[in-house]
Amino acid sequence: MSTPELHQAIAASEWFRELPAELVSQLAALAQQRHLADGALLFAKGDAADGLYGLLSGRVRISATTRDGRDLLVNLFEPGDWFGEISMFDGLPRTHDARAVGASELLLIPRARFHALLAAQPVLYPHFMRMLCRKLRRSFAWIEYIAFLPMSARLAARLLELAQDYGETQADGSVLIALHLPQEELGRMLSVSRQTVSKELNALEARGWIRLDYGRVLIRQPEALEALVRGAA
Amino acid sequence: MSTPELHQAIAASEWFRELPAELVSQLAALAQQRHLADGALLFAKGDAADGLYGLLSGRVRISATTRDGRDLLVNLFEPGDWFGEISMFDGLPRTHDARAVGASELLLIPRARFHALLAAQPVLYPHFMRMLCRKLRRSFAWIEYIAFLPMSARLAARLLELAQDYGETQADGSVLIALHLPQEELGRMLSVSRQTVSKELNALEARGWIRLDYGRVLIRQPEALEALVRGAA
DNA sequence: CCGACTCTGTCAACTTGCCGACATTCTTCC
DNA sequence: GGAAGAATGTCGGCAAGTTGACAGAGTCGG
Repeated sequence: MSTPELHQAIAASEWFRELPAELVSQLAALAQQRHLADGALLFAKGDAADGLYGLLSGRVRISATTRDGRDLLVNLFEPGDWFGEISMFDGLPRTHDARAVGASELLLIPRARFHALLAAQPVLYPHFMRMLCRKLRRSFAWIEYIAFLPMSARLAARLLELAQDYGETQADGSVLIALHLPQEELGRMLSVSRQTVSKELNALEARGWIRLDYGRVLIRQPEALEALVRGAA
Repeated sequence: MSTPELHQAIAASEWFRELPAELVSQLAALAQQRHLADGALLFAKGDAADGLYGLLSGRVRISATTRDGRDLLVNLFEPGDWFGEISMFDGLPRTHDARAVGASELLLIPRARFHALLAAQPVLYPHFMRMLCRKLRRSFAWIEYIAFLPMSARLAARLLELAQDYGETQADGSVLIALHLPQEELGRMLSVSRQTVSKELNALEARGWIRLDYGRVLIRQPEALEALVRGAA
């Protein structure tokens, strides 16, 4: 990828779009390009951190795994997303596993270079601070959902989040979650069995709030789901 | 409290002990002192942020609450702890409720002053970054515990954390958790009913791994608890 | 030292969600 | 178009934890 294309890709990302062109250029100059085949492991929990990653194409799946094979789907990154910053800032090992879903192109800003840039441009700090805070707030919300909400409301909340992040509005106003999203995978996001997800999704469809379509979910009445999350049975 | 005492209190805190005396003095100069009566609400989730708080004496209880009165005990701060930084960095409302447990003395570094100091001393940034990262890692660990561990292991994990944070080693090598810690309160940390906590604590005591003593817990065999957390039945 | 209050142990009935099993149904790829 | 594989629907038995109730034990302030 040529330098102007790189610049463009970084400037378009959610993380860096507010930065002055000058800084974006400096970032672009630091980046190395990497390719990952479908299913390839980018890093595992406990690995030493090599740098900050940005996704150009494909998808990266962030998850936690137990020795006995169960796993928790924490995040699914899209092109334009950056990740891996936590280990960059505290110097400690990776917090999760990262694996490519589909062939993927990534940018890597190596650790040492990134720190040099930060030292030279402390303007970047408040920027990254806000990113960390956002992740923290998301974690807190997640914990509260688990602590307070029954499974059905947690599912509704997750569907709304997915619609937010990956939604494509249809002609009739409903929102399609543009992901290959088997119920098994939804279960891994919520720490719930496939069977339970299936039952609950069908209940939601029966009420006309969503529509199911083999590995796809279409949100028809987000207000109804929001009400469910807020606790109105 | 006199200025040198303030300086001393800040320099002794876990957050700021690594800072050069120069910076500690600047922080001390910014701080206002506040008093809270037992049970008083310092701030509530959703409040606009007034500043960064440091605890001099007493205790502050951080929790999330539902409309119907259930609550989740997120954190218990001790003298020397600082908190409330998330809203300082992203400018968004408070994430949790904060309430005094026992009469408490606090330091408040007001928002505007704090930002002025940060702008003048960007050296502080990496410092606070590490704090945020630590909170994030704790949140992740918590989420994983909930997702993967049965209630008994989660209880064991929490007891070990409490021993870490509030433990006092006894003559015989066991560790007393120096908190008034009714089982109800433990339940609120784990989102589990008092009855379940009671049953499980008794099971742990029966195995000789802990000792119960009215609102107190004594850890006798931390290794056994660690094994329980790691999944060895 | 006593009464009020807090904390704890225990039970039974109930609910939620898990797990294994099995039958369908849909998609994909030759 | 026909496997083969992936995804889904559904059931019954089971395990974990909840809720409500009640009794007993411990603590603390007057």
